[in-house]
Amino acid sequence: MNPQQTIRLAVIDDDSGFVTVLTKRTEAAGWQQRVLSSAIPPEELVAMKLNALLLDMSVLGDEAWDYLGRVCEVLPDLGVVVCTGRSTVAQRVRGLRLGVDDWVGKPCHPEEVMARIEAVSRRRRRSRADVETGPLVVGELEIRADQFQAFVGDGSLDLTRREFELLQLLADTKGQVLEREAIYQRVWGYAMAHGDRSVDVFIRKLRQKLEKRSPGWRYIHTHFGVGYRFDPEAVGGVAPELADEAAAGIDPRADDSQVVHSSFTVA
Amino acid sequence: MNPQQTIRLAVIDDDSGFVTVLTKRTEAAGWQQRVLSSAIPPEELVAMKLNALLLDMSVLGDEAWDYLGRVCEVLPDLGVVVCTGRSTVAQRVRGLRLGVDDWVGKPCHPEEVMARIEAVSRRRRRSRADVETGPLVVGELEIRADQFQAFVGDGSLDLTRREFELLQLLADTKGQVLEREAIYQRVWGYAMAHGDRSVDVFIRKLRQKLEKRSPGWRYIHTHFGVGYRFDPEAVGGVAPELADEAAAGIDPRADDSQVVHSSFTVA
DNA sequence: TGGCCTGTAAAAATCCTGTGAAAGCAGGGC
DNA sequence: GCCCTGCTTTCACAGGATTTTTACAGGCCA
Repeated sequence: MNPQQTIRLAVIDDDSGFVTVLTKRTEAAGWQQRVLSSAIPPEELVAMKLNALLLDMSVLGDEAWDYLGRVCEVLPDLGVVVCTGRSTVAQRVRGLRLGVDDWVGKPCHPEEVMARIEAVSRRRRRSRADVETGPLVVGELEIRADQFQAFVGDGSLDLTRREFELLQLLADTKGQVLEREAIYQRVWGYAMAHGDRSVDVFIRKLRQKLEKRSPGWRYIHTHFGVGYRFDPEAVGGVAPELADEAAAGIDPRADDSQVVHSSFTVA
Repeated sequence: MNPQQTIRLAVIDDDSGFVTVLTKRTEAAGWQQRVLSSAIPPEELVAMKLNALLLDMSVLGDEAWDYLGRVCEVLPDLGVVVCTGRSTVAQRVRGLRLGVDDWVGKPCHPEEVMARIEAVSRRRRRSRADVETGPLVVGELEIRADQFQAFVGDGSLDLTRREFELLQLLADTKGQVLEREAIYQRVWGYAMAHGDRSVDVFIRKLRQKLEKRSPGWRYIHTHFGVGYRFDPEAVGGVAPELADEAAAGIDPRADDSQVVHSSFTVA
């Protein structure tokens, strides 16, 4: 249904003939592409916000496996396709198990390589394709994706970009408990380092700004040892229609009772 | 999170030599596999709750492309790998654009096919998170993986993370007796030290919380000298010991209202 | 009855989260 | 280029919650 969402691709290959032919086609298809003739650190790949990476093992030299491993670990959502000269079954299996998504032998047809890159990128985007719906309203909040900002009434929360993305993710998954690793993965775009507290810090900032503009509501709930859950709840006398529920205590399934979403009704 | 989750695979192929060799390996790897020698309607594939489908174009005959298209449309989350005899670039591209995730030519090494299926399932799983399995219902209990929590009716059991994981393991293996070492291994993730009583302690906590929310049911059974078994049983009739509580001012009718009403089973 | 095993309770140790603030970065204006 | 500003990341610590350890009582089986 959404046919040709543009793909951001990096190519690590020094085979200029192949790259030239490929580039002609990717450009025709409207892909954004960056060609590198040698490996660059995974951290820089992060900054490029890629959908996919195409690489030839031969330009990596001795570091190849190590490099592949690191890339796949740091960027678990990046589609990685190896396109390289001859290889043994064992090598291909090793690569795939390491996290590579597809492995093609050279020589190969650029159209097939593109089709494989598309296939690899396809799954990832299906889930976030539908964010472009109108403003999302939860509790007293109004989240406007087009403005990268949230409002209560007319007042902006003054969210920074990351704060906004975090809030949007939480609101999109309302009612679900998200683990820190998952949050980090989806907001920051790469794997969370062990012991990183960024998520906690941003949760606090969000809570502060939410509290400032919308006191009387509680939005973000902590699940000890697990993560966070977004669920707007009116607290204390201020909110008319839901005050009784708030008084009844915190119910993790509160969204069932508050939000009208067609679900199975049991007599 | 869950590193080596077992893969549910269906194979549509009539090349008995290949299938035999492959099956030997998938079984060794602990995969659940079903072999079909001809196509079956996509609707039936749905019911099989597969992670991946491996198929040979040649057994599909004229319907092949049509069938592929329908499968990919009906089951967008299914990993589809084609493993077939010779094919042209155009065919492969067509398949991949149609929704196939990977296309391998025969002859090929079963290990590589498995690695590719793993790669495809890995990607699929990542994008779909864990919304997959609906809540598990046992006895009066409702276990929600997405909430890391269990409920009776609307009341949360207030399980901590470990308590929840233990309960989930037990419920998943309902009816089986699990030894402490096995439980520890699977919940804690590493080997249990000799003399460690953690499992017993957590079983007790679980029993307490289960009893509190769901009196009138017995869930965890002790097998002396062996381990524990999870099996929900409604405990019959009137509980005599409740007499004291009644005297102490607790309304005995509370039981009636709690016990009866929730026992729908979800297929 | 004796020798394990299990249930139970509570103390001790560990881990987790909230929080404030400093340090590190990136971008814009001069 | 340099400084300023605002944003992000890192650090350290306090207060709690959870997990682990320990101890003892009671039960199961030979």
